[in-house]
Amino acid sequence: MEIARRAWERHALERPIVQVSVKPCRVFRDSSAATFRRRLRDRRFVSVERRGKMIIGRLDDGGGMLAHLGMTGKVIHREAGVESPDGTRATLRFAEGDALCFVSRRLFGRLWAAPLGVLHARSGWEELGPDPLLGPFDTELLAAALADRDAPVKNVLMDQRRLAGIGNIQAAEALWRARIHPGRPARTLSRVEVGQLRRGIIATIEYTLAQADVNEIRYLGEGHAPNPFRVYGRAGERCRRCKTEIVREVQGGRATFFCPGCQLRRVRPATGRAAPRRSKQRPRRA
DNA sequence: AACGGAACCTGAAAGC
DNA sequence: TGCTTTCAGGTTCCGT
Repeated sequence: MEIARRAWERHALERPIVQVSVKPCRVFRDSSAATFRRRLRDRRFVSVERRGKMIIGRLDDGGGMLAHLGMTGKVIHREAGVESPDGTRATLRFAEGDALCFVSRRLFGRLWAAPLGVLHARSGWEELGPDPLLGPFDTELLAAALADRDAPVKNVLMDQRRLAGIGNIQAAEALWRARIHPGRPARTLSRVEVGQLRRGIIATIEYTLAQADVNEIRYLGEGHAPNPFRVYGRAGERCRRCKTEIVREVQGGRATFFCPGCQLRRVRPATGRAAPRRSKQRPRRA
């Protein structure tokens, strides 16, 4: 979604939209495709903001356009004369003939143009948790997001009201980097593990952004690019850290990949000198 | 309230 | 070859 936001900003900012083509479908479930057209024609974007997986482009007339791309969505720039890719639901064309295409082949995406206040109030934007890429993202914040949840830590990471922007791949990758088993109840992570997880989240997102094609995002399996991820999509391969075979399991209805060798299901036993047993109430630091 | 599972869609790839 | 099954980078609804 951050790649989509950057494409949107780079190609559309401050440029009048001279033509809007839409394909009426479920993507326009919040207001009609016709309304979408009317609100965007002859307008221009003055900013493009992302929070989690939602993007809002602010228009010069106080309106806005919200995009959520669902599972396999994209925002793609097309030069003049090049037709929009398969699954394009809206095309915003500029005076030079080039265009910005919003693709959501599976119709899980969402496109909505409305007054900015309406978008903010009724899209769920305000309910999103902190985004690791925006503002401060410290161990305290992550600990709060994971606190008091019995659900598997991977599921909690993907709960957009707790943390915004982490999806199935980034969750699996962050947990591998942090050496934490995806099935661990969120509340059982130690302070040290929360710190590892915080670094894992930041590292995997930065890595993924660095890998991504700047102009058009390629999803796993598209084109011939090799899988850039550490565990995602690598069932049966050896873990690059400990050489154990990576496993695929379904957790919360989603495919989960992890290394049973170095992602521990239980709290890591203390090493070295005898570790004192933790009492139920952990003493808080002053 | 929190949790797990099914449903919503389309299309590509694997299986038979 | 052609039909069937599986699977997919997300969210929401529904029953427990």
